[in-house]
Amino acid sequence: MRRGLEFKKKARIIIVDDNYDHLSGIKELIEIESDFDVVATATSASVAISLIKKYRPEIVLMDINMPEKDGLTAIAEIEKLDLGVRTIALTGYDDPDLIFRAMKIGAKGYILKTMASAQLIYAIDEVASGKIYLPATLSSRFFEYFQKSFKEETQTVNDEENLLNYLTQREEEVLDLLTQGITYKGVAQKLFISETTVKTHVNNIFQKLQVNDRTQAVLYALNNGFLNRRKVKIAI
Amino acid sequence: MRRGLEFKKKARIIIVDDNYDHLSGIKELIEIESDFDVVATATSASVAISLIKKYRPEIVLMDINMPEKDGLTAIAEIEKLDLGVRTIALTGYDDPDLIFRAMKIGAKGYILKTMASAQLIYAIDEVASGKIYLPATLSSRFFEYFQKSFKEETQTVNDEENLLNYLTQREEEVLDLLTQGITYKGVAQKLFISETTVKTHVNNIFQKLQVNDRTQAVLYALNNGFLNRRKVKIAI
DNA sequence: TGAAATATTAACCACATGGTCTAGATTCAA
DNA sequence: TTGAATCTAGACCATGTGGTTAATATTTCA
Repeated sequence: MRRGLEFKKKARIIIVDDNYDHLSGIKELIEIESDFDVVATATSASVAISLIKKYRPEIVLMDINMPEKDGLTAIAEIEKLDLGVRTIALTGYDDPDLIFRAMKIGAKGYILKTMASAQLIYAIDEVASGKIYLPATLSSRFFEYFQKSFKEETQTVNDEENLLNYLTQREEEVLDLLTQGITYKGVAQKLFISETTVKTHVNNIFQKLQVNDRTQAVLYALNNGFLNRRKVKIAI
Repeated sequence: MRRGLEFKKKARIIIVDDNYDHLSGIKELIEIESDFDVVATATSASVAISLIKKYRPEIVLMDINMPEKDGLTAIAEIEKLDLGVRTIALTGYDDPDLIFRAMKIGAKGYILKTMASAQLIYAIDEVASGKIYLPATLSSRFFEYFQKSFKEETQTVNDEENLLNYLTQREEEVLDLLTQGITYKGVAQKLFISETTVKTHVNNIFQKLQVNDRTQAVLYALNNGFLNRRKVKIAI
């Protein structure tokens, strides 16, 4: 009914919800209000997984209310299968942490059960057409959480308190090699200097970073933004 | 004109754009189409910063077209001032990486210059009222990029290839302490075992992780999801 | 120019670390 | 109950590591 492009193949959907009433409610809603094809339903994550392997739907509506873990890990597992299945998280909570984790593990949408049914249909439509859909209100929540996490992160790495800023360029080079687990001898060879020189640098680094050994130095470097420029990575 | 709550104080705005034509264009637009108060404009980031310190606006519209760096770092600096100024990034590019970085450093909105003027006004309105605003299309882009980053991250941590999975529980405990830069003696004391036993464990760990020393072991652990559960952190 | 910071090397020493082998105690699943 | 895995521990040895002091060359900046 509400689909924009009639010539497109009907998206096949699997719905997962541990509450059977909700499940059939959503199923009915979709069947009446849209022309998506609900090929299967499940009340548990494990059953859902095998159904997904069998039916290869385009879309999975996953309730993640169920006592915390199940819903999210189920999504993670589905993503891991790499079948091109696009999952939409469905829950009653707009907890930013939940939203964040859902998007992190690969959910292509996140809808609250309290939202208007039209929005659910719209979300499915968007996700089915390859987009990622997050309602403006949830999107806003997500970003607040996202930015807060970053702020807390970068707070610790604050210029004058960051002892890394007191290292000389050469010391940085040496530390850089230390963070790759290279020995004195190795560093000496790479930098074309004697092993003793390396030792001197390393000792100076230890003093400046106020640590006692290379492991602690490496840890300090890693925890305080060293090499943040090179390796663009997200690790939560 | 378009403000919803007339009793609210007019949001004060500073506009920053190195192109003077754009600058006055946007200024005019805002003055005509909305009742926000453009208290100042600037054509460079450094000038903008001092103006912001002086006028303490609620909103800053920051063009980040200017040769890459300037716009984004300016936003970062503004955030660092912690004056409660809310910055909206304004640019011609919908490059996901740009969007991602802008949101990362604390932009409260991101608008394309090609978007309808009404959308700019709406964005300012939303941001002025404390929300974070990202148009659906850009939001979608952001999430694709966001998820891609994560996928690349987690791909390397893949079960059987992750040598960490072959460690025994005791070995994990020992490695855990190693990742805190603790010596044999320290580990022995913490685990109430002899120093020799620790050495044995450590040697087994080295063999299983195929490394030669503690630094490399720690690096392997950190790069392969060890202790990912404890420390919830974002490091880009 | 002259002081300060930085980069380089040496020598000496104590100790931590890593490699290897052996071996008893315990636990756990076949 | 027997074998496998794990945890424990000791001995031996070579080498890497960290602490200290001192000295020279180079660079940088006031």
